[in-house]
Amino acid sequence: MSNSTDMVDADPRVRRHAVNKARILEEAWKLAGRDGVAGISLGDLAKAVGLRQPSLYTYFRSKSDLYDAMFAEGNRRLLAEVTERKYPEDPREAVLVFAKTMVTFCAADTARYHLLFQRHIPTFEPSRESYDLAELFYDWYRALLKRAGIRRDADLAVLTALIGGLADQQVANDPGGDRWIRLADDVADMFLERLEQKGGFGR
Amino acid sequence: MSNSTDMVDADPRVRRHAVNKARILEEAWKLAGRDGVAGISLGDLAKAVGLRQPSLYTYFRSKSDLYDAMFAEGNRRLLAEVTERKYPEDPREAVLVFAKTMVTFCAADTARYHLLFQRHIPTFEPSRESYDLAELFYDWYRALLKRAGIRRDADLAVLTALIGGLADQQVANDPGGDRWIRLADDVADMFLERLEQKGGFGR
DNA sequence: GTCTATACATCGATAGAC
DNA sequence: GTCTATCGATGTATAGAC
Repeated sequence: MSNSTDMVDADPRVRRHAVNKARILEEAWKLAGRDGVAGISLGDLAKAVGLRQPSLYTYFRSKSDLYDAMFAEGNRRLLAEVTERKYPEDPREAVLVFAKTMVTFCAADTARYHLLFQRHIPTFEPSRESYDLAELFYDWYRALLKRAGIRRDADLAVLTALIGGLADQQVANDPGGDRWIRLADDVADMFLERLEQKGGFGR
Repeated sequence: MSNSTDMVDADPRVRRHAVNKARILEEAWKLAGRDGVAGISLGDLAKAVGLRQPSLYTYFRSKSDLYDAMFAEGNRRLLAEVTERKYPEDPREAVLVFAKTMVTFCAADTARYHLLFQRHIPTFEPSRESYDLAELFYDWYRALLKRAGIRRDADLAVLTALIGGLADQQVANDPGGDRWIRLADDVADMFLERLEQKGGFGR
């Protein structure tokens, strides 16, 4: 289970490699923020990081491999953001907090949002390992809803759509702002009230 | 106000040109459906239509011009779809019908949805004329909501986000299906009930 | 690990003959 | 209007020297 990216390695050469890789990844995110995820070129990336373009292949076996690393990192951040936060005891209140947290997370980095939740790059398919991270989040999400009594697929689908819709509007029309973030609470509350008063969706 | 694309022209050469252009556009949509809007190449398009790649420049001054024609056509279809339909007298019911119509329209053509409502192609900016078409729809949309008593910006923003969220999930997770389309009614109804019972969003 | 050099492919666009 | 030929730019990836 040893992994050079999340374990401290004694071998200084291995450590150095990991540090450089992290630096490249960081610069890749910056580029993605400027030109879009799909707009990253290895030439630009190499320049930004002070290397020649072919040297990047020491760290990533292909461009798709770079995307995969970004996808994995984004999902790790999401998982951290969402799980390491304190939630109210009341599971209903917890859902409200979660909704706002999600929209905020999406709005904080447009490129990351596109890579994680939109399928912007047709040629990129996450590796098994990276996809597992995404599923980890999804499992956690389902468990949160379950605690609030939300178990039906359709209800989960609706809440997902509501949060995604807010995030998309926020990212597209007010990047860096909070116009839709501020609405997340009301929208999630509306959703929960509906469930309580009329039961589930689509039946 | 004469326009060769929407008027029948007597000159057979002009007509022929319009017919060919329409044919190319049609093939472009097919390609977009296969490879994504951003994935269209003029080479593939020429091949699909039985021409050599440079010949396309007789019909479009640039690739961006092709996108613009597609954008305009998509908006014209949307406007037609949405305005030529019969709506219930009750403006509240009309909103429900509209919501479902929108999600259905989006789901019917993933590529069109991305071109019209997502900003997938960073290099493409709609021309003034095409953008006017999009605004025409938006005006119509606002008028519909106004009739149902929805006037505040935040409320309009929320409904837009809800519909967009459903459309996005439908397109991303069940293209060609109707899993989220079937939920549109309930979601729109939930939105309207909330307005009636608790007033507007975000205040 | 990093470099230079280069292969190789794709693609948008233009020139000019027919 | 359509063609052939070609330019020029971009961008991924590999070979091999240091």
